[in-house]
Amino acid sequence: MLPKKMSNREVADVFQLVADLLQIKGEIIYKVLAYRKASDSILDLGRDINVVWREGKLTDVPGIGKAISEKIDELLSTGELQFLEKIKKEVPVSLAEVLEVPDLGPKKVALFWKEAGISDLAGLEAATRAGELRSLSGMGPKSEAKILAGIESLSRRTGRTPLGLAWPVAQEMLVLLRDVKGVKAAEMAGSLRRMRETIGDIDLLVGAKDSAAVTEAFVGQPNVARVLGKGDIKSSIELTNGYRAQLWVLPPERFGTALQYATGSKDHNVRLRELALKQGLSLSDQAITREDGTEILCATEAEVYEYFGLAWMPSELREDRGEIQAAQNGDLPVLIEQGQLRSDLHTHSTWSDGKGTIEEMARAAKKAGLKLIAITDHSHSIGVIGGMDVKAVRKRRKEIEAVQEKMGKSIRILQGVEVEIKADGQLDYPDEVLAELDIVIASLHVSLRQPRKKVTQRMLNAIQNPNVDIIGHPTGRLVAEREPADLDMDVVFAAAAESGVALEINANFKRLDLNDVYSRRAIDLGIPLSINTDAHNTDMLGKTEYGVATARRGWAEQEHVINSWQPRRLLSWLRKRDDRK
DNA sequence: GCCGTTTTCGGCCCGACTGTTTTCAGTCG
Repeated sequence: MLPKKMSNREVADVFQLVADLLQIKGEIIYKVLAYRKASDSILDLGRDINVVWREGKLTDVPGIGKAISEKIDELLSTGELQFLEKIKKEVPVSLAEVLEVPDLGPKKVALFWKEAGISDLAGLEAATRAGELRSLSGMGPKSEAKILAGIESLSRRTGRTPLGLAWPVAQEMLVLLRDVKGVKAAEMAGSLRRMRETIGDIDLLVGAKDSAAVTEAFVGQPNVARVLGKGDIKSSIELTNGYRAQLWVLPPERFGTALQYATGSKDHNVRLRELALKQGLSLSDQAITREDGTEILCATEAEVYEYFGLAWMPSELREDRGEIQAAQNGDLPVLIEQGQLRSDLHTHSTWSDGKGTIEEMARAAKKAGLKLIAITDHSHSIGVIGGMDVKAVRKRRKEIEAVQEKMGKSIRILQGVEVEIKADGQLDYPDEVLAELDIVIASLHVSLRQPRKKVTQRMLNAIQNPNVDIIGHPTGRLVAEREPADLDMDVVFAAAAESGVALEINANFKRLDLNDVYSRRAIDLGIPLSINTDAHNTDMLGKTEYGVATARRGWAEQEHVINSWQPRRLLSWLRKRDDRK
């Protein structure tokens, strides 16, 4: 029997486990890091690892060399990895969960295991409560308390936080910090500033001469559950909602290097440091240092990059995905900006499950600065949420026309639908109904868990239908909640490139679908993108910042995003698609 | 284990913070 097909995540998880166990075992750290790097690479691949494997291109993936590619080969062809089974015999696999406890690293875990026979979380908690760890070297009452608090916070933790939840919290903290006397600059850093779809901790950076007042303001916020650490430069807190935040305070004249450093990503910084070393310089969060020890201070980030002969680059690009080379060659992309969006092509009204009438939505769109809005209510198979039958589509036409007449040229309102790609692959309206509409989005909502072949074929039916203009939230994933449908994305992208259909970047922070990696691939293949809110009420109109951030992380320029075009050009694009019918 | 416009061997970021230490080890980012 063939082994069950493994997803990128499952393969990545295997190598994380290998890294964890090797680290506890005491393997040299660089070998451990190599497995972690390979794991991250697989997760960030943007392609199905099985396809890359079949093509024999595994070693083209950064961080995957001979040894790991052979292990992937074994894993994908047999579903097992003898190397892992062998380590499991030496190191209890349940120690990996102990490693998850904050402030416990491989050394401590190994110590507890070898000296106190602890092999899992339950054992750790029991031994800690019984005071059995106190006698071990390096252990004391505070460490005990930390372990118990760590186990508790682990049980509360839900993994990474969606960007859209963390951002407003961080924004509020910045407002508070900027208000402290002596603060010259305060910015977000880390994955938050790079606008990753999920973030670990909230990282903040302040430029001020005196750190004490800033630190006090930070740890003294009303929503702080506990202070995890407090020093002159760094302090960190856990909030009552479980989020963690950390703050760096540096003299304003060193703010640039510190912000660059704290923004990361780690891989981007490693790359930049390599560049520095080649020029006989070393780069730290404090300064650029010459070989003779003299420091060059940078108050701004631009000065840091300029010193190495690079243009400043937007934080969304800093993932070591070729941005430093692009900066060296002077061909960094000119990224799309939120203010350039002129249309919203995916919105709902009271004709399906929206909360606003067509007129309310149109007025809100106008207020948000848009020149065009497509009302794209659901089709009828989505019965539970009041999708429109064919009769309703035609009735709604008259209302849209009436609102258009009333509002005149101030905003263009398109007749649209979000037609369901049904479980059998058929679209929810006959072609002649779809042909009557200005714009058609096709989306998957049901039966997302169908086998790859079936769900991919459904998507192809939609992409190849000449009436379909945009594929809505293509993979169906929900950030940190639901895995994407098991689509063969190579096939989907190829078909989209062929048909000229646009792929959506759904801007809802719970979707961000396409994600950044897929967006970049779409651009490389010449597939147009569309950043839409999927607004179900007037408040959601204009809330595109996370969608734009995702596009920027995918290196999108204005040209690539159809709803940043002037309405005239967009309408012409839609008409040309009509000519294909 | 990976990688290569100083390379196929020898690097791979390093500094802050904490708790236990009496000068340092472990963790984290």
